Amino acid sequence: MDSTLAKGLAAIEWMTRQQRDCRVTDLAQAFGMARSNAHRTLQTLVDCGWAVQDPGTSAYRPSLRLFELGALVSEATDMGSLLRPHLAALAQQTGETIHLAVLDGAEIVYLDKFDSPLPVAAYSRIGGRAAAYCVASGKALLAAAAPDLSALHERLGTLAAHTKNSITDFDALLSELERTRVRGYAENREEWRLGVCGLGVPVFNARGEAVAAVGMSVPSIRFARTQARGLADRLMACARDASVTLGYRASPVPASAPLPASTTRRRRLE
Amino acid sequence: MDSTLAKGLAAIEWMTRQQRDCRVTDLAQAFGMARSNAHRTLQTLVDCGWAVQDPGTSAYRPSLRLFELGALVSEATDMGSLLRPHLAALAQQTGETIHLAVLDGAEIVYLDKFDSPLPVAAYSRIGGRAAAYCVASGKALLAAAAPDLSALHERLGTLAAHTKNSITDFDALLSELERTRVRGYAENREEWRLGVCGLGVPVFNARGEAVAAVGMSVPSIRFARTQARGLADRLMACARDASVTLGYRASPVPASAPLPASTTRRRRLE
DNA sequence: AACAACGTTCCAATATTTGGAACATTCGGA
DNA sequence: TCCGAATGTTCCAAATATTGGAACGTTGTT
Repeated sequence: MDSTLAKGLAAIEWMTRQQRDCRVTDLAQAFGMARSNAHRTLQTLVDCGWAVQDPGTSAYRPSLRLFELGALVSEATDMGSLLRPHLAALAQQTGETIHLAVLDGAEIVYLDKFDSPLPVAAYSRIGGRAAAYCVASGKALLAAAAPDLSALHERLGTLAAHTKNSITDFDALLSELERTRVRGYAENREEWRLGVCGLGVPVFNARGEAVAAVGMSVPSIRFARTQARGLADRLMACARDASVTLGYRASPVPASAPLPASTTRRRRLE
Repeated sequence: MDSTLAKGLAAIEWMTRQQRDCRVTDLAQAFGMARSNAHRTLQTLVDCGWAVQDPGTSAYRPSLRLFELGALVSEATDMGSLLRPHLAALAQQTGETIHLAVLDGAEIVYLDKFDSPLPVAAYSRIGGRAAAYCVASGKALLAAAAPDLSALHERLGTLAAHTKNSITDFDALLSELERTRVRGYAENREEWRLGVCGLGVPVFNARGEAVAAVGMSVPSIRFARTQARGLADRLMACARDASVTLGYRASPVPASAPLPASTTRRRRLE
């Protein structure tokens, strides 16, 4: 393991998460290394174009290189630009907060977001993360992807309670995912943040893989069951359109071996 | 300069720009290093969470870490989320492609974008770059920022012709920027891509600095002068609203020394 | 079955990084 | 205004990590 590389990566990550200019001494203290070392590390980042140094204060901050490369990460690029119009339409139809998320280990990452014009307690940020089993987008992806139980168990580990509503029992989660499959959409009832509910539906690519989920965050006050069904219908329609945009065919069945209609319908979430 | 760090940064950048999974041998060949070296570099990236390795093919690709950190880069974060509603509204009003850009050296970087529902030849991508003096957003920012000529000259260097319409003479560019200032918006008449015109207006923060620009890309066919003025008016209104969102006050003049109205108006772009 | 290509592991020679000391500069208080 | 503390930067020898080549195991092809 290249420790110098690890040091530099940790440095730029730390610097980025600081969300403010950082100085040589800060970095040296944070990582317990000599000032000369911290200085050379930062200079290397500048030389490579990953950081910029304020000429006046000699403080360092990450350059736009990170943003540029981040936008290039394939999952983000392709889907982000292709699906954005669908999200925008849904956001306008419903007036709720809409986001696009992908699965990354036991978490989901928000790729894109449209904020509701109404003031919401819903908190999410592009590039932000949430525990997959606690939010609707995550449940939708887990339900769609889950091939075998041991893999799912290993992926998630222990289910921590992020709110009093969080599902912390693995078997309860399995039931919830099954319910999600048959229902066609996933729900989150204040399991990640109190006061915030959500709905989620997976989006499939041309190979029939669930590569992303469209999610909707709704303040619990507006989230009555009667409304939920209507919103879920719009959400599922949006996800279906999005899947088609990615090349998914509603019945990805070889012509040589047609399947019964019921199976075809279920494949949407499997 | 930490050469190991530089090597690792170059590796992940190369890997990201490849836009496809890459293998040990690929990296070794691309950088002329031993396979064992390439292997250890990639493993370090994986250990640090910057790359993932496909268990089946043992191929590597950048992880979402890059996307996550990219989204955190302050200029992108703060403004991106704050200004997005303004962009969305403008996109809906006009039906044209709208983007948000910032200046980075001699280039602009697109922070956010709303595509026109109409099919356009306009090509831009979030995270993408364009020569500042060739596009409307860039001109708007140069016109708003330009304090002294030598700094501007040094920033831009030689003006290459990206199309036959590109401005390649520095004095001509100065005139264009002055015209931009008095007019209140910048124009691009197929100076970056043939067939694509554009309009741009700067957005100011609370300190009165031009921190970003709202731009509009329009196919040259739809870009008649009569239309341009109407679109520019909407664009300027959007940029004004966006500036207010960032805390800018239309007349950032000390109460102790009020200025004539004409000066106040000009300050919008100075 | 032999072969080629590739990922991975190991190792000693090599080249790099490291921390401390020293210097320059800035800043704040006496 | 002068001093002292804090900080950015440079330099260097000691310590350490990195490097490329060789070898091994695996996969897929001829």
